[in-house]
Formats: sequence, C-alpha cells, structure tokens
Amino acid sequence: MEKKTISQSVLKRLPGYLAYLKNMPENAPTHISATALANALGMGEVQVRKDLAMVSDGGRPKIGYLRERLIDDIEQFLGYDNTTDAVLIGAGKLGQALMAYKGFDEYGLNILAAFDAAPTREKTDEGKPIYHIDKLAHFCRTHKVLMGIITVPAEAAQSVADQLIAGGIKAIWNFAPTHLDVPGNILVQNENMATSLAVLSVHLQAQIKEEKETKK
Amino acid sequence: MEKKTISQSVLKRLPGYLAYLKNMPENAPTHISATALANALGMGEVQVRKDLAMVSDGGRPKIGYLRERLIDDIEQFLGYDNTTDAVLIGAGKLGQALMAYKGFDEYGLNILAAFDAAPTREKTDEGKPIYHIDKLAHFCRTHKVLMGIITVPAEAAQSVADQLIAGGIKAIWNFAPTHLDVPGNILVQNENMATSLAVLSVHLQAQIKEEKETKK
DNA sequence: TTTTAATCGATATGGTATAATCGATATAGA
DNA sequence: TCTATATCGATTATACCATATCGATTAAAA
Repeated sequence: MEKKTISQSVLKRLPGYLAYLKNMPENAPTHISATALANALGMGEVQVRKDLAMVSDGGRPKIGYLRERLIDDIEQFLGYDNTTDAVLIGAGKLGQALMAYKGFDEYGLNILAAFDAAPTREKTDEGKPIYHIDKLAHFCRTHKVLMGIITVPAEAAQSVADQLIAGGIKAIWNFAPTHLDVPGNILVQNENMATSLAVLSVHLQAQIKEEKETKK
Repeated sequence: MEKKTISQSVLKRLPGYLAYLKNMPENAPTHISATALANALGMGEVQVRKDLAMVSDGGRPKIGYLRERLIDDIEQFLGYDNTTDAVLIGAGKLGQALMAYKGFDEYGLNILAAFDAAPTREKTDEGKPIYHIDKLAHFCRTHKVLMGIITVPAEAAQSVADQLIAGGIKAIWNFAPTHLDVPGNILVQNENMATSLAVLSVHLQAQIKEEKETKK
C-alpha cells in the first residue's frame, strides 16, 4: 500500500473502527469480518471493507480479519505507534481539560508543555510546566516540536499561530472559533464546535417543524 | 426560502462565514462581496457564492451582500435566533469547560443543567445546578429538553444516551470517543477528537518522511 | 447618456466518494 | 473428497460536491 493518497473521509472513519476493535471484550472471537464491523457501527459493509483494504491485507474469506493484526495495521497507518510531541497554548478551562485527558497517549500524542499569556501557575494538575507565551517559539525550536494545540480566545489565535509557525511547527490543532491564515505547507485542523452545533441546530429545527405539522 | 435539501458540507461552512462577518470591525464597508469573503477565508469564490445563495438572496451585482442582512440570514437559517435548551451529562473537566463557555448563547444554545453519576458539588462555577444522573430522564421530560451533551467516559456513554432518549431527547452531541447505538430519528453528532488527531498524525508522518528524503 | 467593470446566479463539467454487483477464495460441513 | 456458504476484493455504476464558464445585472465612471 504505502503512500497511496488516502482520502480524508476514510481517514476520519479509521479511528472509529479502531476504537470499536480495541473495546471488544477479551473473550470475543479472535477474528472479525468487515460485515460484522459494519453492522456493529451501523455502516455499509462495502464501505467498511474498502476502508480496511486501504490499511491492511489480512482479510480472508469466510474468516474476516484477525482482530489483533487489524488493530496493529490501523494504528501503524495512523502513526499512533510512534509518538509526536506537541505544545498547548491557552491554559484556560478547555486547555486544562485537554491537558488532563489521559487518552492522548494512546494516539501517540505527548503534550510537553502549556503556554499562556498570563500564567497563573507554574504547573498543571498533571505536573506539566506552564510557561509564558514569550518562550513559545524558542521552546518549539529547541525541542523540535511539530504540533501546536491552540485553545486561546479567537482574538489571540492568529498571533499564536504565527508564533508557532515561527517556531517551526508543521501542524496546528485549532480549537479557537476563527479562521487561521497560514502558509500552504502548514496543516490546520479546526476543531470547531460551531460547525457541529450548526448541524444539530438545523436538525432540531426541522424536527420541531415536522412535529408541528403532524399535529395539525 | 427554506430549501429542503442542504448538504452537510455547506452547513458546516456557514458558521465560518458567520464568524468572519461578525468579527468585522465597525468601520468596515457595509457591503461585502462573495469574492471578498472567499479571499479572506482562502476559499474558492464560486463555492462561497453558491453557499450564500442557499441562505440569502440579498446579493447584488457590483455591490455584494449587505453585511448585516447576510448575518441575519445565516443565523436564521442555522436557527441561532431561537434558543434550544440542552442538558449536559458528565461534570468532569471537559464538561465544566463546556459549561463555562460563554459563546453558546450566540448559537442559541442554553445549557439548563449538568448531571453526573457522582456529583461533587451542587452548582457549577456559573451557578447552573448539578443533579444526580438518576434524575436525567425525568428532567428532560418535564423541561421538554431536546438536546443532550455527553461528556462522560466512553464506557458510560451508551447508557447515558439511552436515558436521554427515554427522556425524549432528539439530538445528541457526543464528546465520548465511542459509537452510540440510537434509533434512526435521533441525530448523533460526534465531536470526536480522535478523528482530528488522525488527520494531523498522518499529515505529520508524511511531513517527517518527506523531510528525511530531501535530506538524503 | 453611454460605457465599463464588478459581481451575481445559473448551467455545464470533472472529479471523488459512496453504493451496487460479481467473481474468487477458503473454510465448514456433508 | 466434494459442496455450500460466508466473506473478501475488484469492477462498475451512481450520486454528490467542487470547480469552471458564461450570460445577466447593476453601480460607477466617462
């Protein structure tokens, strides 16, 4: 396989499979079919099969995939097997919640330190250092950090992004509800709750409207 | 206007336009063209124009859209003009971060109360009540809540979802990294950080690999 | 008043993702 | 050993979304 252009859509489904596979009980069968996975997750079986074919060739007719092997294949494909270092900027409530999240280890993500424009403490609850934002670019360069997590208010986000890029960052995980202007070789992944809310809100409106009409 | 079929992709882009428009300074021109918007957000101008045409018909040649009018149109389309009530389950770090987020008002979202399996306090920092999870379904029914926000650990998520549905909920905003099994008429919007991480991780890997190759 | 230029909206095209179909294969059971 | 069936993988078809193109429209300049 190796370096085939994988579509964003497939990429986003893989973690779902992975989570399901990893959460299967010990006493479950050692093998699982794409069909079974599809049913469990409420997806089309063809899509699941195609997705899995992108990252593994361990599928066997009548048998399915060896679960352990499949997990390994997905994790390797997603790069969860070798850790990447990151920094987090904005030690507010959201930032602290992310720092406290244990699960990132599983994804090969290691947050080295937090930064803030006005640090109120020297360490997070987990013992990670909190530095002043002035030291951001320098820290990134010296520690060869490749990823920055932005959890500052929208107004400050662009400035933080600029500093990250100056520090040699290659990818940005942006939780601030604003558009970031960056060079083309930098990847920005927006974790924008507003988009999710939009989907939910429109759905609810449609639902309410429908209810009213059926009542008539 | 009320177009029946709006694509999910368009829907997810609308909040971006909205945020940009609302953040424009007071002294900016009263009108803005789709072209200008596209340039500012780094998108194709045709796409922007098409998106805007879905929610507004205020566009005029040579002039563009009246900014205020456009904002109203988008907000109305997204249902941000009439508030929907919600409950949040899981008063951990993430849950508290969400409760503390002021911005939800803007989106017409009002979190009435938080629930937890083991509440440690009676109120959040913001003064919203925290109840025991046993009261969840009853609360939803009596308050006619339509939306539930799940911020509990993955293991508990399905059970919470079931209780929400029992309480008459129509939409679920799921922050737990797990798949939820729900009836077809319930909308689940997954805010899964794992998917974003997957995108970032794969990008970084590719970047690293590329760097190595050019060094050779 | 006429011309020019910017912008919109509609239609056409191309590409990508999803879904459907079909043959191939290997295991289980007869 | 032979057959039936579950499952995979490849191929094809369909739908959807993004991009390009073009004529229509209107304000501003000439």
